[in-house]
Amino acid sequence: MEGKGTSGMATLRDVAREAGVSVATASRAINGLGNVTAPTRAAVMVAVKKLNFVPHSGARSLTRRKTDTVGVILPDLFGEFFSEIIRGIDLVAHESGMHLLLGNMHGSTHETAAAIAAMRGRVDGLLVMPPDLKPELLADYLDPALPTVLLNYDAGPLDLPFVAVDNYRGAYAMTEALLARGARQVVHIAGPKHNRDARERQRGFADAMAKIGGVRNPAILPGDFSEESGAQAARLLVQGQLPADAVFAANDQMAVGLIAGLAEAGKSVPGDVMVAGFDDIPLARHLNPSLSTMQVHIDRLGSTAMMMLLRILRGETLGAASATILTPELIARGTTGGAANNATAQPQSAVGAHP
Amino acid sequence: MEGKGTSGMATLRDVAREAGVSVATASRAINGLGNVTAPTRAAVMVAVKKLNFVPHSGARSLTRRKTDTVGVILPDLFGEFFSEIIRGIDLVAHESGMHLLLGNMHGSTHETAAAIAAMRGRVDGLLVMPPDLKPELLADYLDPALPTVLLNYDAGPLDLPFVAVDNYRGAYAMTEALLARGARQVVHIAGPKHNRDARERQRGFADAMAKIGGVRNPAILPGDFSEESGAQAARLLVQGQLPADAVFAANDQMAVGLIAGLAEAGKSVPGDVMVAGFDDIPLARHLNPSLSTMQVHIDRLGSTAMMMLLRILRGETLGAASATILTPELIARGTTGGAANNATAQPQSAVGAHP
DNA sequence: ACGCATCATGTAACCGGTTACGGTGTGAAC
DNA sequence: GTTCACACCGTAACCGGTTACATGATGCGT
Repeated sequence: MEGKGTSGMATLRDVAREAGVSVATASRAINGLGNVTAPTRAAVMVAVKKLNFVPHSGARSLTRRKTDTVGVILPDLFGEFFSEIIRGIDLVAHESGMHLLLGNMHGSTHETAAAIAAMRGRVDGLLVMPPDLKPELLADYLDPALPTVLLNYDAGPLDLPFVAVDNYRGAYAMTEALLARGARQVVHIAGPKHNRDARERQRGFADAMAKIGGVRNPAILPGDFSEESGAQAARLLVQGQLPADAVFAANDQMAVGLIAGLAEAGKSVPGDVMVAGFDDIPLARHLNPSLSTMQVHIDRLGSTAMMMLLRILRGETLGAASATILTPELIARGTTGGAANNATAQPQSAVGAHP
Repeated sequence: MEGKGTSGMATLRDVAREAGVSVATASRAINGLGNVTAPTRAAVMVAVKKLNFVPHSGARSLTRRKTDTVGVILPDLFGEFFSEIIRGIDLVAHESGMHLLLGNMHGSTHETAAAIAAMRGRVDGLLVMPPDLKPELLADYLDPALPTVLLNYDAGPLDLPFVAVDNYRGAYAMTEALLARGARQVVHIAGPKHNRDARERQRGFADAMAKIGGVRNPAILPGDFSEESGAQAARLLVQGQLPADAVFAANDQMAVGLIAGLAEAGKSVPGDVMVAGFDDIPLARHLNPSLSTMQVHIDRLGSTAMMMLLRILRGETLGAASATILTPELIARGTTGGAANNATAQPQSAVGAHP
């Protein structure tokens, strides 16, 4: 409401002129650099208020060589899984005054490269979750000079820090539990073929079936992590006369679709067949009967990755902590005949909810 | 693996030197500005590949005066509501090559100002959702020079474009439906006091009760949109002997907590008491009995806001389209004795799901 | 053969901050 | 009253791109 009139925001030059000092002094005053007299600083501050000046972060990041922003690149933004990850990341980022730049590779491998390239000059570090990329390809895309932490991806040959879930052990444990409950014929609904999580879970299942159940070629139905593919598996199961007394879906979403499909066909859960999932999405405990699953603290996945990245940015070296593997926990609920059911579901979030 | 060695990425100057041309030419070649010979362009491109140069977006945005980024400021990142909004925004943003910078005001009013200020110089436009801010305050925080679209907020006196949900009509319609189903004593669980959505919903409820039910002071219980506060309402209802044959919660989350609480107390839904919510979060259809609610296409809220912002950024003027109001649709399900129940729930997403 | 329009290219000034460096003023010490 | 130290402040270069303008080369018509 003063000064320039037409054009945009006030610049540091404007502030300096208004306060009757040089740009250098203005800059120092604003950033609290010490070598400025109290009255001078006050004058600058008055000018800042008057023109309501806000430093242009783009310009600032040019010289400072840091942006106070980290890029987050996810394969998709669908469902509670990602929203929980982002929330976990934001929690930590916010504490350290960092901003989040969201990139989305929308499934396509080609877009992944674009998403990563587009981050240059915008971020100080990267959090990337590339569930169906081969390590070699990934290495090509990444800029070695840009600190990067992998989300939910065991870096393997690459020596990049990562935080992952022990999908193998989780699947193994769940299969074991199913067998312990008396199941003989356990069927697995797999995730997308290229997805590394899915493959590890399938491997864990198959190994457990072989070692504990003594079954060499357990039945495995195709799936793609979507609810619909769970429903489809239900149809295959019923029509195909595939004998099964338990079904272990590679994720909760598919388990949800599966249960709906089974109900439609008149099958009772867990009476006729037990059902188990993986992830423990919030929805799981609200189903009726409630869904047995492997609990992954999804938000922690995001927050620990962010914490690792912050430490790297601070110049710390994280040594052994550079590979973090979270072990999921078995949650036995209604669909495997466990104790709990919907009536005793506990409210999970006390604050921060919205319409 | 060439050239500089120690330092960071290649700059335009490096590329120019490598290709034996000036920076101007290099820039023109890279941006496809036409007035460059084919051989020259080729030479530049070779240099680009060799040094694997990626333009520094920070520097570029300084002169171009655009960042290809929009800021999204949300009150929180909890639950499916926000994840759906972000997904809707991203969908549109991605199509136009825009990036998303996430800001989070974490509830605090003070942080809101900080979040908005921090966006200066980083974004071309803003999408803001300030559910419990007074319009005057909001006006103070916002930079009039920065194109801004309000999310889920009827701008009222401010002449800012916005997209909102007709909370009043929605609540009115739901209350009407409850009464039509034979309810006499309908209780409302309100949202946070300062929240504008919550207040509108409460007003719609009260008006419907007065005009249709002939009830002047309907019972209203406090709530804060959280599941826990729904459960608390259930306790009040049961212990307080508050007579009720229907409860209308201001959002789905509270309805979920309410249902769990009622079940615990041995009340049957909808037998003893009907329950209705608002929003139609994905969880709603999976409950048993499934939850009757007002369907807001949450993702559309985000995507239409983003589309409006894009049009503003393109210089179009959106006239009457500057105020978009989405009318929610009544979805009658099990908790009001409606037709559908869990067994017929339909899978909702066929693709893009994840662990 | 000459002038002129046309086009590719180079030079340098910007965008809006930060910061190395040099200049000025004050006080104290002699 | 000089000199020196020191704290404060201003000038200007720089970050890495973009782009107005100047320059030189080329083609064309006559």
